[in-house]
Amino acid sequence: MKKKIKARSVPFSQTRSRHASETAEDYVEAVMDLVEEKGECRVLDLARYFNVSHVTVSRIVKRLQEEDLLNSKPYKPVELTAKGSKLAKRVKERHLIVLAFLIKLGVDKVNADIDSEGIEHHVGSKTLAAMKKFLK
Amino acid sequence: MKKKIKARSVPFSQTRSRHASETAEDYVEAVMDLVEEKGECRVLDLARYFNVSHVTVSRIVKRLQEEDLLNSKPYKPVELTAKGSKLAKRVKERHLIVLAFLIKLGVDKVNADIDSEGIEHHVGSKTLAAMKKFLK
DNA sequence: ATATAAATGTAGCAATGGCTACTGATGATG
DNA sequence: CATCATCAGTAGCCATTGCTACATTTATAT
Repeated sequence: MKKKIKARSVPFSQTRSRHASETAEDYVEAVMDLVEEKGECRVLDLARYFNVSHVTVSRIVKRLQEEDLLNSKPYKPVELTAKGSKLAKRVKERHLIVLAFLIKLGVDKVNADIDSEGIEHHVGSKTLAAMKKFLK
Repeated sequence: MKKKIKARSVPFSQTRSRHASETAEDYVEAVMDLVEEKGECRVLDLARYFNVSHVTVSRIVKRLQEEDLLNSKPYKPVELTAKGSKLAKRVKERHLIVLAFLIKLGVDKVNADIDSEGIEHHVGSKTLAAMKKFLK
């Protein structure tokens, strides 16, 4: 007796591109935060923020530049494009909702901070709406 | 005025290994499910389940074998080791809690299914406990 | 102005997870 | 038992995200 294997709702064939999108979301959000905090965002600021080498950052910045999310000229600060800024705002808002949600759920600040950063990328619009409703 | 950049609580230097761990969790859970469903779990069952080629599966199975999570001899079914089984049970339980949580929160089944699979990997013990409490 | 420090860039390697194309094993069926 | 379909392995390619080591640019300080 052979049963048909049910494929996952979110095909894993997209794993790599999904990871790349998560990286993009993390970076635009970080750039927005860092610009707000410090006035500008340098490659090394991002490297410290993400705890990776500046090499990793500059390669990713290059890619996100090709995706029209970031702007940066050699040895200059990293900036958000209009598209990047729009994405960053969406991501930041979602992040804050998830964070507030976890806290309201009873999770301590430290763990809410940690988990919200991982969870945020996987919260679809329906789940986000449910979290918002819960917050009210 | 230079401010210190606060490093993330979950260092991103671990991004790659974190992804690898998520893969491990997904695979042991899938093997457990497929064995339960069909009596045995073949490479192709996993390929269909994850919507990837059998090549990708067999490479990952090989790695997880080296990590003592899976057992498999060439052209034979994939099985969980004791360690893999233990992990699978933990992961499955967490997954079910997250799923039930989202549904109780008001998310429809389809979206709860999708989001729970992404979210589960990022739910720490504190958040999981909060979800359990909410379910009661 | 020049030396030095700090910030970026480049070269080149590894691990992970995608793929196609091809090869080899296993198991059913006539 | 021979054939054929299915299943699994291998070779070899690409993209992403890590890294170290080294080169280059920019900023600072004497």
